[in-house]
Amino acid sequence: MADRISDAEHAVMEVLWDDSPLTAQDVAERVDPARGWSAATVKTLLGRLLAKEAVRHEVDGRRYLYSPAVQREDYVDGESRRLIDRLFGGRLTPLVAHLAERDALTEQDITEIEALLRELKQ
Amino acid sequence: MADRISDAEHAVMEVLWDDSPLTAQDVAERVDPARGWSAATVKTLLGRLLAKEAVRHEVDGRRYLYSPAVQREDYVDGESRRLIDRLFGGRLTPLVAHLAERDALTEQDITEIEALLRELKQ
DNA sequence: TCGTATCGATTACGACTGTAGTCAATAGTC
DNA sequence: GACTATTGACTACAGTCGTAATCGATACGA
Repeated sequence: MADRISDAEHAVMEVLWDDSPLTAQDVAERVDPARGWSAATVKTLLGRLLAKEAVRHEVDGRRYLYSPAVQREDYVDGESRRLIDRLFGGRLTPLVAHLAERDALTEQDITEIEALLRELKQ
Repeated sequence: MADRISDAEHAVMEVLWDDSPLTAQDVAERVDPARGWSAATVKTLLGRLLAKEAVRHEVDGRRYLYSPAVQREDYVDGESRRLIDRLFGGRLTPLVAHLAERDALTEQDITEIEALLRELKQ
């Protein structure tokens, strides 16, 4: 059930999170063109996602309408925690510190995050 | 050269980042015991990391002394950006917001990050 | 000097991935 | 009713990964 979603599969999930239910063809049309996938590839990925129970399908005549069975929020949460656990001892502060050191934070980022945290405190 | 470091390989890199140079046996002894790896497995991983040029070796008699060829900082940076690009449109604020919503931030986290950001601003 | 322990290299092998072609069924068209 | 386009299912196939056994060379101890 909770098999890991691969990178290519994730690209398909993004399409379905954006809008669903969709037919396989719809998905193929909307998936990131940079991937350059054939329709067959998208169908394979949808099949694998079904097997992993990451998407579900309802039957519509001779075809399927696909919808996510996993919430984006949950996926994002899992992936984020994985990274933070694996590389930063499970704590967010070192990640922020790392990005700061790497000059990966703009003035705007800093201001936004400060505002966010300020809100959290009340 | 810059092939991606797999999950199992990463566990080996952590050992070498912590201390190096080390023999294969040293690495095998220090690698996370939770993995339950045989010495042979560690040797395979070291071989693959050599091929990927993520570690280098100097010859010491009949054996190798392994050292990282990739800095932990760089690896961490790559992985962090990957995640943030893939899931948060390349911006840190949504990640922090996500974790906040998920109650994944403690009082202490918030205070720490605020302090960190305050420093950055001067 | 002879055996033995040790080391890196090579080989193994099933699972998963990325990418896609083929096939059998069928819905819809003429 | 026959033909065709479409759809999901199945098959393919090379590359990577996790996990490990085996092999040939060699340093070292007896």
